[in-house]
Amino acid sequence: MPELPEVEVLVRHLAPLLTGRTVRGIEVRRAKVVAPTSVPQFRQALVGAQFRNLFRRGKYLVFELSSPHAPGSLTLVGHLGMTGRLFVARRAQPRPKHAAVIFDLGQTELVFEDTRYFGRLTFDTAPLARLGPEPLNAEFTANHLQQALKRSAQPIKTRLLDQSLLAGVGNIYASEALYRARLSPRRKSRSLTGPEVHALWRAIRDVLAQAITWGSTVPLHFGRSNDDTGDRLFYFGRSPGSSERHYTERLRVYDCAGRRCPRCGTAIRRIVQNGRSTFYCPACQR
DNA sequence: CACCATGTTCCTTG
DNA sequence: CCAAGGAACATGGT
Repeated sequence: MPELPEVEVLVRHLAPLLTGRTVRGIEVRRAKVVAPTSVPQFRQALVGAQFRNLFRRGKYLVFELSSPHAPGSLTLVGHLGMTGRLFVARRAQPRPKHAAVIFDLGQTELVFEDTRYFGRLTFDTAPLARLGPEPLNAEFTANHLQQALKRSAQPIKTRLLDQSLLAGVGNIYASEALYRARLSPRRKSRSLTGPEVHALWRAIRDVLAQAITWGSTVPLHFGRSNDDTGDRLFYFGRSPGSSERHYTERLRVYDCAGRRCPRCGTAIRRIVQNGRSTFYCPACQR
């Protein structure tokens, strides 16, 4: 689920549900998720702490908590990996099979669930320091992008996935941004002209901002409904049935191999670059 | 059984 | 030293 727009939407959803809440208890079912901190250390540090602030950096969630005993604040860093989810539910709800960490918040609980367990919830802030600029902030300029690309012989698609170049673009939005900029994913980064870099810069920003506006383009059932049916999952930006169509309309090329290009009708192609799928239109992306 | 999957890190190779 | 590429991580869907 999680590239920059999905994490942004999730953070906006969670912030008001968490801010001001005190952690009454913690259950860690997968120690790996909180490593290298041990489970007892993790619990000791957080039980009694209060959520003060939550924000996003790249694909990471950053939780700031105040600790009752120690002065200063605690920073907890979350990453959803490929299949991670975070949601707040009433405490009596049945938990998903792969619930890894559960925070008891009193009436509710915060659940970190991750089928593949690639996600993390740790005190290690080092990964944040390695991130490039936020693509939607003013610090990310066309000039920054040009400088970052001008020496690389790597294909542009591969380069966009480097989080130290810019933070938050993943496999889906890399393909989508290149489609909108009409650039072939196979182009060597350093071969892009000034106007092409500028078009790509604009496409990256547009694609991410639009995805945030839509709520999310990818299924993200990170929460549960508030009504009394209890078990029904709450979907953000996509529910089973009619709005599934919205989802496919948002993504123009990703996972669309064989379908016609919305611009020119040519069949969208799937290729593999560095072991990852890339989707593009061979006719209008040069 | 085969291949595919929204990500990051570690290790090897050049 | 650096850039680039591949495997590993773990589980499930098709």
